[in-house]
Parts: sequence; C-alpha cells; structure tokens
Amino acid sequence: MHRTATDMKRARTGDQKAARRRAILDAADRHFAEAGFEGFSMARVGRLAGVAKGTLYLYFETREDVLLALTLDKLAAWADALLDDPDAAPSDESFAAAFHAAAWRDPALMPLLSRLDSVIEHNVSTGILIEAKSAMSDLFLGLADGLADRLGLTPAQALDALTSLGALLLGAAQADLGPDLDGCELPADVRRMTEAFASESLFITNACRILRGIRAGH
Amino acid sequence: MHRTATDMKRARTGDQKAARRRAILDAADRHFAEAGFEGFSMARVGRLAGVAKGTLYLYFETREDVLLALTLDKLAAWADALLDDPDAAPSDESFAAAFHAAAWRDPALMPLLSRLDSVIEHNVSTGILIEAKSAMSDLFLGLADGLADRLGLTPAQALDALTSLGALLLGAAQADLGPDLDGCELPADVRRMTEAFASESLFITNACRILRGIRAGH
DNA sequence: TATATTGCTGACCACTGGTCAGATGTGAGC
DNA sequence: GCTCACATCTGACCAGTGGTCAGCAATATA
Repeated sequence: MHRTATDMKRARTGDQKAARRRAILDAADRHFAEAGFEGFSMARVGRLAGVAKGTLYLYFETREDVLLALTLDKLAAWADALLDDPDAAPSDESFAAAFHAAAWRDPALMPLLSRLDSVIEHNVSTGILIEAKSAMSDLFLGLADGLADRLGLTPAQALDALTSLGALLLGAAQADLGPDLDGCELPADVRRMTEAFASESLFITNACRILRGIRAGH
Repeated sequence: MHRTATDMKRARTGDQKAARRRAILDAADRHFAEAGFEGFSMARVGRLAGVAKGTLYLYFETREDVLLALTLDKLAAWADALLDDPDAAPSDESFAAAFHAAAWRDPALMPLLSRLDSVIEHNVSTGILIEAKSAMSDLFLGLADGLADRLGLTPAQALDALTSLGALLLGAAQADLGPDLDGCELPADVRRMTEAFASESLFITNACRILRGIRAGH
C-alpha cells in the first residue's frame, strides 16, 4: 500500500518527495524568521524538519539552494500581493507605497533579496541559477503586464518602472537592515543621517520621481 | 632606543600600534581583493600580515570590525575621487556617470557596501558602529557641500541627491554582484532580464530622473 | 515471506571566528 | 650593561559551520 505524502519514513513517489521538499522549506522558513541570514544553519533546519542533516542534501544542493528556493517563494507571494492590492494604482504615490508595503509584508523577503546576487547565487549550480533567473524573469514580465494598464503605461514602460523601482527598493532597504539603534544615545549628526536614509520615505519620494521621468519619456 | 614604526616585534608606542593596525588593514585589503567577502578569512589575513591570528583581535574586535574599517577607507577614497573628478558636474548625465565610475574604481567597494548594513554592522560593538556612522555622516555632508555649487543645487538638495543616488547605486549594484554567466548559454528571456538589470545604464537613467525631480522641487 | 531498491542517517572532514594562558620582546631604572 | 616588570604577541584550543558517504533499513515487488 502506498503511504500518503506526509505519513512516511521514506519518500518514494514524486508526490512524497515534493512533500518532503516542502516540509524542509517550511522548516527553513520558520528557522530563517527567527535566526536571520547569518544565523541560518543547516543543522537546525534538519532538526526542525525532523530529518537528518544529510537528508537535506538529497533535496537541495547547498545551503544557498535552500535560501534561493525560499526567496523565489516569497518573491512570488510579493507579486501576488501587489497584483491583489487595489491601492496599487490610483496615483504614483499610492503605487509606490503599495510596492514598498508588499515588499516588507514578509520580513524575511528584503533580507533575502539583499543577498540574492552577492551571496546566494554564488553557491548554487548554474543549472539551478538559470532556472531561478528564468522564473524571476517570468514573474517580472507577468507583473509588468498586469500593472501596465493600471499605471497608464505601455508594457515596456511598466517593465522599466518595475526594474527601476526594484533597484531603488533594494538600495533603500539597506538602511532598514542595519542593527536597531533605537534605544541608544545617538549624536545628532548620526540621527539626522539615519533619518535621511530611512527606507520608506526615501523609496516613495524617489519612486515618484522615477515614475514621473518615465511618463515624461526620459 | 625606540624602534621605528615598521621595524618591531612588539608595538609599544601609539605610532607603532597605528602602523600595526595599518599593516593588518593592508593585508586585509589584499586578501579581500582576491578572496571576496565570503572567502575572507581571519587566519589568512593574519598570515598575510605576518602576525598570529590572536594578534588580529588585539587591533580589531571581530572580523566585521576589520571589514568596517576597510569600508570606511574605501568610502573616503570614493568621495575624494568624486570631488576631484572634473566631469562630476557639467550635466546630470555626466555627473551620474562619474558617480557610478568612482564607486566601481575600487572593485571591493560595492561588494563591501552591499553588506554594510545587512552583515557588517550586525557584528560590531555599538561604540564602533556609532563612530563609523558619524564618520559617514561627516563624509556625506562634506560631499554635499562640495558638490552643491557644481550641481546648481542648495546644500539640502545636494544631500537629498546624494542619499537618493546612494540608495539607487546600492540597488543597481546588486545585479553586478551576481556570478558571471557570460560564458553560458542563456535562454533569451534570462538574457533580456539580465540586461534590463545591468548596473550602469539602470543607474544612470534613473539618476537623471531623480536629479530632474529634485530640480523640479518634487 | 524473501529480495532488490533506494531513501535516509549520523559519524566524520576540513574549515571557520574567537579565546586566553603562557612565552617573549622591550624600555626604564639602576 | 644588567635586571626586571610589563604589555604585546602567540598558537593550541573550543564550539561551531557546511558538506560527504559507507552502511543501515523502510518499502514495493515477486
């Protein structure tokens, strides 16, 4: 008798293997949420998933392969959230705000994206890398198509807007990824600089400038 | 008799200690240049600097403290290069190009900056962190003052421009930090997406949009 | 029930960043 | 010129990491 996908000690069918992989990714998600990128440990993922460390490497090439899969999941969720958000259109400003809010809805997304190229992609086989890039390409093209009308842009302009805002979002996010200094006595100059780099206002202001530039055909 | 700052087995005077610290940072610089962020190892820094690993921890708190010091050095060099570049003014476009070129002059700078908040600052004591933030604050304020006239902006606008372009630069740089896929067969969609995210054109185009927005008072 | 297949395990490897008791270079005082 | 006290320096050591693989054992089939 075949076992169900979740009640088994060995995953033999395709469904069962998919379920195992899913279980590992869920454990990774939980672990990442509380340990962050640097504290992310394969040993703990295994323990959380109820599986030996070696087993992880039957389902993923490397630690970064796990993180890449996690990133793709969360990126797809971001795109869905943005498409479903009715505020993502009326004005450039509300679109920018919705773009930013969707990106921070899952607090793990920006930390992952900010290491996507610099760390994650460097420890993954080219096959998996290309597959991931292709998935992201599809996701962006689909998003551009879905948003073009709402933004009153051509699909090409919408894609330009998405890539431009994407880059801006990544850069602006940096400031929010630093350690929390709220409790500390800060010199006035440091506090001013911190505020100038605060992610949300920096992003929204410049997103509007960029969208205006695109509309003007620049 | 006192030894000179560089000919000594023990650093006892302030000058000698400064020279040791400098020597360690130089070794770190060389090591980073060929190993990159992830491959950066304290053991190797020690070997390159001709010093035991334990000694490194007399001059720096942690690995990230070394990388933070390195980043500050390189950031100051970037600011100098930008101020000295006569092209950094005539038009928005040439300013944006000069901004980008200065940032990539030292190939280690962007890889370091892209991890500054997300990694480096998380493993450094608050004292050192605040000191570093203060130095960066001074650097940005000085740069804004030095460039405001040339850009035809008020100092406040110039600071806005610097922080905005800084964020954009960081985000746009991500794409250039990924692994090199030049030699590979890429599906057409992936290649298109890669080109859309190419750092230089993405940065310059949007930097001009942002500068235009600032001039327009947005 | 016996067998072949193959998913799973965990001891093991080379490495990491960081520590600290003990060795030693060095300048000051005689 | 010698001695000594002190602070700098060292490297074995620690707990941890990501990743491997020979062998164990759950399962589907005959």
